[in-house]
Amino acid sequence: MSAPLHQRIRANLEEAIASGDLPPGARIPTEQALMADYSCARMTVSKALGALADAGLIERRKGAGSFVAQRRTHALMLAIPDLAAEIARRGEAYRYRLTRRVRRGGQLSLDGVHLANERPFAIERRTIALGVVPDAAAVDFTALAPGAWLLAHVPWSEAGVRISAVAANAAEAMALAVERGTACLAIDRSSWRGADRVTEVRQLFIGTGWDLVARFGPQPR
Amino acid sequence: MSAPLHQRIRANLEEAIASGDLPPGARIPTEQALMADYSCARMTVSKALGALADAGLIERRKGAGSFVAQRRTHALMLAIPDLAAEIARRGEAYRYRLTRRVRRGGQLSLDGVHLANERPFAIERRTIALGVVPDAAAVDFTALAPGAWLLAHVPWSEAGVRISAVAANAAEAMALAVERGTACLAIDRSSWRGADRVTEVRQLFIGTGWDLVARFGPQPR
DNA sequence: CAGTGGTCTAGACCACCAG
DNA sequence: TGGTGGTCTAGACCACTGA
Repeated sequence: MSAPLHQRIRANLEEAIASGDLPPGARIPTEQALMADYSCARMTVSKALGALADAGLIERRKGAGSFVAQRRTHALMLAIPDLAAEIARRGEAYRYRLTRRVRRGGQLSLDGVHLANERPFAIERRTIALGVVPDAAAVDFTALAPGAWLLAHVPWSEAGVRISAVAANAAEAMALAVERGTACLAIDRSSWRGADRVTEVRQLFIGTGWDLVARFGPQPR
Repeated sequence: MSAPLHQRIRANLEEAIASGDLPPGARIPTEQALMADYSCARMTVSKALGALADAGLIERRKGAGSFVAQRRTHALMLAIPDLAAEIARRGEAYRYRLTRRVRRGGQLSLDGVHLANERPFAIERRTIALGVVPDAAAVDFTALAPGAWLLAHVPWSEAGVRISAVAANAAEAMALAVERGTACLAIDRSSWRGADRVTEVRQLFIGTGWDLVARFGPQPR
């Protein structure tokens, strides 16, 4: 019944924005005005407005005021799932199988297949920088998915992702047990620790068998 | 040179987490300890820790303490671009062309093509709920992309997205001027205002000609 | 110039968790 | 029961904006 006051203030403003009462570009009541409306301290309304600004719903300008953000693009929160957890959630048995392991220079290259109920649903080609992750050289990746190991053992600071659609070539089609030319979802990721690339991976999912789903709210930038 | 103190606190902790000094599950210094470390008030460290919690880097538990979050999945902030702006950014001329308009029941159905330098790069099939957006019935969408119009005129609260890879069928291939079976990136979106669906759209991009890219940091959930 | 948001302080009460 | 985070107050100084 009694959510924190700053949450109620935030929710009320979100409602006003979503309903169109406060259209994009409209001025939001000043902190002073909101203090009076809700009979509360400035820190409280500041927390509410700060959260809206973080969410991208409003834009705050020192000396000028707070305004409803223009809707330019939609920003979307995509959860790149842990494959094992995702398969388990579907009630299927997950297994990873290594198909190729090459060490060349400072790079460890790994090809592998992700299986659900012994049926391949994704393949991946990965390189790991041994200069950044020397421990990886000693790990047995024949049945352990390198992504899971890296996630648990290697801190990383940021990453980049590219999502595209490709037609499976002959080798990929064979590994995935589909016909050549089948549309697949390709996810390319590279993870960095500071200026060093930790790992780079390309995962190929059978197009119709794997979706990325998300829900999200409005967000500019 | 002197960022706000709460940002410095946050940055220092992020660094410690990214470097592995504070591994997942590790306990973060209490607010009291951080107050002493930085000789500041509790609200200041609270703001820093709150931001880290919002970002999903740490988990805070009343009465227990703050802990580095386990890395479960990567969450990814994906910007669904405004097509016109994206094309303009590439230095190409954007144009939208309507190919079909049908009004049936309370639904307005629109098919259209997005062109870059007069070359099709995406097609879309959209329905708009006229019960929620009656104004749309009077809009001339022959050259105006409905997405842009909706973005500017209709408030919405949330949406869902599904990304998948599909092979273009005969009609889609013709509209996109590619061969039948070409791998395409499909983005299905539905937008809601409260409990009412505002619009539903399926956009098909030529797989190799369109990528979704993003950069992101670690984030659980 | 007056008004705005950005930051920060030094308190306070509470709900919750662990030992 | 003592320590934790969640919330809130009533001030304050500053940088910036707009008229």
